[in-house]
Amino acid sequence: MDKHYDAKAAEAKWYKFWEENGCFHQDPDGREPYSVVIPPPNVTGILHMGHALNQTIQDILVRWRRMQGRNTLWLPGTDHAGIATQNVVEKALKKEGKRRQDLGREKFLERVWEWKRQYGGTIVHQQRMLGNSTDWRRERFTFDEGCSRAVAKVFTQLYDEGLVYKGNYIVNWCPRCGTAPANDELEHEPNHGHFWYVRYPVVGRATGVKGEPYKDYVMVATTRPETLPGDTAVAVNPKDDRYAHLVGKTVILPLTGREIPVISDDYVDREFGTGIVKITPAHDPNDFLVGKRHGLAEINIMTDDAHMNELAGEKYCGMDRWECRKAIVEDLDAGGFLDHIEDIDNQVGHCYRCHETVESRLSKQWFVKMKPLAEPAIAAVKSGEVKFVPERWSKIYFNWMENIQDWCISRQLWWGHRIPAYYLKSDAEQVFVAETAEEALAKAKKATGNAALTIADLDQDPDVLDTWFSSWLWPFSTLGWPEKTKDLEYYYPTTDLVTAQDIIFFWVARMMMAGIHFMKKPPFRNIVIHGIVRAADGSKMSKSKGNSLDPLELIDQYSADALRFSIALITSLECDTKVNKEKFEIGRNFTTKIWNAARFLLMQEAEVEKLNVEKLKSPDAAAQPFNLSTFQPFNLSNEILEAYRIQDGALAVYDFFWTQICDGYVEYVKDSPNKAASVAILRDVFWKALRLLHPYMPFVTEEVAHQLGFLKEGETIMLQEFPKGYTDAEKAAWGVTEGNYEFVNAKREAITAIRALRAEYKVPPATFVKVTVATDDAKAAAEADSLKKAMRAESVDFVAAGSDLAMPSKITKFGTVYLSLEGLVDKAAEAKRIAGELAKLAGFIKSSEAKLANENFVAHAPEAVVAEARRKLAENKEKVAQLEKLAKLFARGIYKERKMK
RNA sequence: GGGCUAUUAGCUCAGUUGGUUAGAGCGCUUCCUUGACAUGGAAGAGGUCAGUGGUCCGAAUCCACUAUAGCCCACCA
Repeated sequence: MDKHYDAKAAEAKWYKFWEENGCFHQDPDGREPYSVVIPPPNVTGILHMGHALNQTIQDILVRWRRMQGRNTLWLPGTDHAGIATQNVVEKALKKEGKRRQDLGREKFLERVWEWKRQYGGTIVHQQRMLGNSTDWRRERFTFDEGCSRAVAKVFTQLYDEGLVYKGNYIVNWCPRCGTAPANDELEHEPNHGHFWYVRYPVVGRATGVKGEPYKDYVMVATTRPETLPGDTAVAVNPKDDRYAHLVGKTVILPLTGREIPVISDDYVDREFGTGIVKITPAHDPNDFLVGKRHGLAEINIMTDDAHMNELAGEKYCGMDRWECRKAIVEDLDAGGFLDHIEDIDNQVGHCYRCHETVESRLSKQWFVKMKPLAEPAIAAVKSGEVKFVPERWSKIYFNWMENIQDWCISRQLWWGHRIPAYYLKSDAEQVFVAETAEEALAKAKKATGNAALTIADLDQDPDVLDTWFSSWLWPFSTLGWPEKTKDLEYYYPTTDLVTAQDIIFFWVARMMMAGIHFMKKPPFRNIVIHGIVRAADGSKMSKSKGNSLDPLELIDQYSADALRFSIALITSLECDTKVNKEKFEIGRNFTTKIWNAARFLLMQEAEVEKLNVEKLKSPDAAAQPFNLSTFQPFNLSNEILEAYRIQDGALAVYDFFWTQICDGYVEYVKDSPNKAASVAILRDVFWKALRLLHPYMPFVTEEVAHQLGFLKEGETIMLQEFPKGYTDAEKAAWGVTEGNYEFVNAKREAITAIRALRAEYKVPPATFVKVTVATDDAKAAAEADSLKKAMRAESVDFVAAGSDLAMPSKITKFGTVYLSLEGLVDKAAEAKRIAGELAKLAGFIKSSEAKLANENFVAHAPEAVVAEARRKLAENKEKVAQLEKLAKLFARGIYKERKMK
């Protein structure tokens, strides 16, 4: 075995082996399935820390379940990411001086597919670096043939059920991209804007005179004066006494002379602005709703590229919106309508893609009615059929689901699933929705009674569907739906879904709805929500801030195992994870530790090579400092992972391997009286530990398992059984009993106690000391030699238990160990230290006594707790007695060793 | 405005249904290069568990309020 572990070589070698040998792939059989679908990353994406966290958690669960013997599927794939991908290709086109319109739809789409073939594999190759055990043979793409078929079927079915409709709606509109970004795709940015206070003269109470302020008017504050020509009312709060008399009156819309009503609506905030709002239903989402409630007209005064149209008035028609704002403000001022201007800081929505200020625009869009879909999805979580882990996320889920809005699913893009709606060229009002053009044609023929219609007589809707419209089908479209495949039957519903909190709404909730609606069963049983990876200062990682860590760089520097293990160890499902580079050293160091422990085992085995196996079962084999029955990690790992406590699991195996095996047992093996037996046990424990560690650190465990000969060529640790605790039979075979364990453990405790005493009294390591042990254990005396060595003692004497020696001591299960300090310490300093120690102990004793004096404590607390409290009290009292004696001796300066017996 | 969460060691965080003198990693102090490992080993310092009040024999844990921080949704015309 090489002195140093070559992670890069091992990781490349083993991943290739696993993938080529189909270790990630299983087919439906009679076993219990365990299935997970990966949250598909954008095909344009590159691997970031969020993926690393998300996928590490999944891979740990998947590898663990696979080793448990479950038929395991982890299905990978990518998302076609409509706007992001289109954007990438458009940017490339721009370099050639072209726009997508220059190519035309068909040619452009060819370009995108070409881009996908060339670069779309980036992230899936990067995922392999992490060691993901995803079944690449089943890799899917949201825009592949099968997923596209599912999308068309779903759209058609929902349409037939009346759950998809086309409606007038106010949507966000990016005038530059010509798209309708969803609310969640907007970036709200602080804006230093203005409040223009505009007077709307009240009809019948005054007339305006040019150049003079109006006397009777209502004053409206607006940040968007350019939308004024679209106003169809002004509104006040119904509870606002100041303006109650105005409701029902009519005011004149400045610059237009149009008369518009004063209405009252709860939407208006009395405290904000003047308490009077202009209502522009075609250009503001809230105004749109107000307009609907009051039956107001919707006057669209803008074109798609944010220029004013003829309805804005002759003067403004053709102006850009900002130009128009300027012109209108000037005209309002000139006309005496502008009262004053105020600075105001507000938030303005920007297109996340091109950063253009987003406009609210009235348009025809396709929608999904969400309420009927949401109801069963709420019920499935309420009933416990589907569980959130941690449970509290269900509250957020309910909150959103219960206030759900219809989902605008049409997008004015080219890259995506085209809406399967076809219009008659001769009459665009007639729409036929069908999975294919042929079926639509058939429907059209039937509806019109015109058998001569051809496909050329139909226009397909130019828009495509929101990316989420394919993602929400992911758990079943990837398994073959709408075909009734074996995979679908066997692996659906999937077991766990692992994702971050930020897509509970967009993705998780919608998958719930689609799964229940189309499959009649929720798509997964458990929704595991983890936090977001943040930079060390708690801010979001972003490239622009330069505070992001690149997982590929970390893999390069520390290894994939190191990255995975560190992530598992520092990540709590409960909250976000703050990371910095140093944290990944934990995993790197652990990898090294495992490697070195393996080398130690091989060296020890070389030493005992000639000893035969039979010796293991000799009584000596019993004297091992391990109680195999209380080998916690073996028993606990399954329980911990059942509860998705990844961090606890990582900590448990880490502590077990490092503290128990390396710091404890390995040190013992070095001086073991029966090395052959100890090494054999170490080998057995090591093999179990490797399997325990494998889900966290797949590569180093595989490599070490082969180096140590646990596996033959062609075998893999991936498919070995996940270890359980030692059985009684195994323990009997090792000759391990509780009593032996207790004794050896006590001995170790004694050694630790002497080390501590030496440190307390600052005894240099080179100085050999005299040790006395007060014990009645007959076996103890036989250990004098090994104790001497471990304690760096000149001599180890044994006296009867209870013997009272005025020397520094520690109480252990082995007995009381005394350290002779003759001529070794500064007496004055020591007296002071002892005084401090006594004060501390007095506090403990006082609280312990109070506790034990409390009848209720004795009556109610668990027996073990009470017993332990008693034991501690007695022990502390004993300690105090000893310290007091010692203190006296120090104080008198006559400390001197007195041997009893 | 609506919803959710957090506050424990210098830092990042554990602490499962209330129950031993509240733990880990990093950092810090002292010591150690005797062949598994200095990416290491041994020992140690460091916390009135944000505050106040309550329930209980017993509270970091449950309840109420306060303070501070953060997240999500909606959003100021």
